[in-house]
Amino acid sequence: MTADGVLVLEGRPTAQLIADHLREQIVQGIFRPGQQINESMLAAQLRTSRGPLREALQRLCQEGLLISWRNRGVFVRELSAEDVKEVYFVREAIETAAAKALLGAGQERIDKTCRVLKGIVKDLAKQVAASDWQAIARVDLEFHRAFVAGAENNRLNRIYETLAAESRMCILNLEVSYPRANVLVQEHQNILDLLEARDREGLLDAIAEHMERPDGPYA
Amino acid sequence: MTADGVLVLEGRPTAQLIADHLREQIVQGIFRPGQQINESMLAAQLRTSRGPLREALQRLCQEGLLISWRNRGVFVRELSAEDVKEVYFVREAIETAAAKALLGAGQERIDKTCRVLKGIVKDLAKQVAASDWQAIARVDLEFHRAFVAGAENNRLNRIYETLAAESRMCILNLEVSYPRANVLVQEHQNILDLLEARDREGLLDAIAEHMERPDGPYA
DNA sequence: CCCTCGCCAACTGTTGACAATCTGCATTCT
DNA sequence: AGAATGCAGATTGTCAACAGTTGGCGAGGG
Repeated sequence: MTADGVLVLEGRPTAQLIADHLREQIVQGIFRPGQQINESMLAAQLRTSRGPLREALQRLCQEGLLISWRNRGVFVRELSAEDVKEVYFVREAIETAAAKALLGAGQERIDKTCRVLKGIVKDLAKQVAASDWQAIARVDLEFHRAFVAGAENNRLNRIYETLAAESRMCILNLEVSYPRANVLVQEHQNILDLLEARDREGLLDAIAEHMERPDGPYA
Repeated sequence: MTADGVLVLEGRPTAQLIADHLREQIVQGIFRPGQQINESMLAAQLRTSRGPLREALQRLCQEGLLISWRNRGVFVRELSAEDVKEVYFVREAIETAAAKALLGAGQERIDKTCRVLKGIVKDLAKQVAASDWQAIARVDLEFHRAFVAGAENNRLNRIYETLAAESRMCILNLEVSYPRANVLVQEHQNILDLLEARDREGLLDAIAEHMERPDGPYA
């Protein structure tokens, strides 16, 4: 049931639904890097046929999460150290752009975004207290995604969605534990405060620092 | 025949080949915005079947050049004024990031990139002299693509590829003629000069100005 | 005249089968 | 023994047919 009161049965294209499902599975590490995706087997699991599944796989290939070798199949992308650097470099660029857009968008949007971010920071603190690393990674990225979403730029969001997925793959597969978990909450709170204060220079510096930390990126 | 002397018959996946072909057709305006893609007809034209074609279409949907409505088909995306703003905003962000990466990458990469850009500017001047607007749009974007390519960041390049395609759609479909064509050559030459001089601030400003021109973006 | 209902053609969504290719292993030759 | 060859199984690439949905068109009723 939508907001209009209209029931739309599976309104989105099947390939997109399957792709979203698989993306989630990939970032959760259910498919390991380098692992081949067996089309027949996976299609059977998903109660569909190879056609729609292959269409979904092509979407994820275009996104860069999977890689396709002709006559060999599609495989979960393995992220090299170079890839990790790339992801965090581009994430910084996108978040910086989002910050600029957000600051130029008026108080209302900033307030709205801050309200969302506050809730996420609170959630983050809870997960840090519980030392649930998987959840910390998820909530951490949820913060950044919400931040970028504040820019209300569809292309920025779409791009960041993929980068966030790749980041989760990094965290999961490089098995990087979060160093100094309490600093993590502090840093996100800092970004939030700077946004609320509309401190342009401070915010841009904080984002750059957050992404280029000397002890290596982690989220 | 590859550089290794090995003949690889169609090494790339079919869906990718078809997607690349269609992307080119779309930016050339052979498919009009809002137009439906008839799968059977197009598959027949390409001497293939609907299966591989649909996989290619899904790639372009993921890219955002096409849009898929369930049980209705896929259509060429129509770009609103808001979309155009988004594209140019993100392009500025990506080019800015590329400039930063390039400046921090050492003289060798900068020189190599400048050599490429010089050739493109020369080509641009030629097309401007000939007043071939279609070619001007192509070469203009070739300049920016080469600029971003200098950063040697695969994700940056991939993202920019889509943005460049969308830009060409804008130019073609909004039928925006290039204002002040000679200034066009001058501006690109300026960016090139600033890069060669490693003038960080000047380069970043020039990029921002180039993308945020008051008379509206054009390429 | 306008609205509604039901039919029809066209198209998309899905499936199962067939063809082509690759990988691994056993066999054979040097 | 080591390398090359041929075979077998599995998997991907491709296709054509079938099923389901949509939107338009015309007949019929208010």
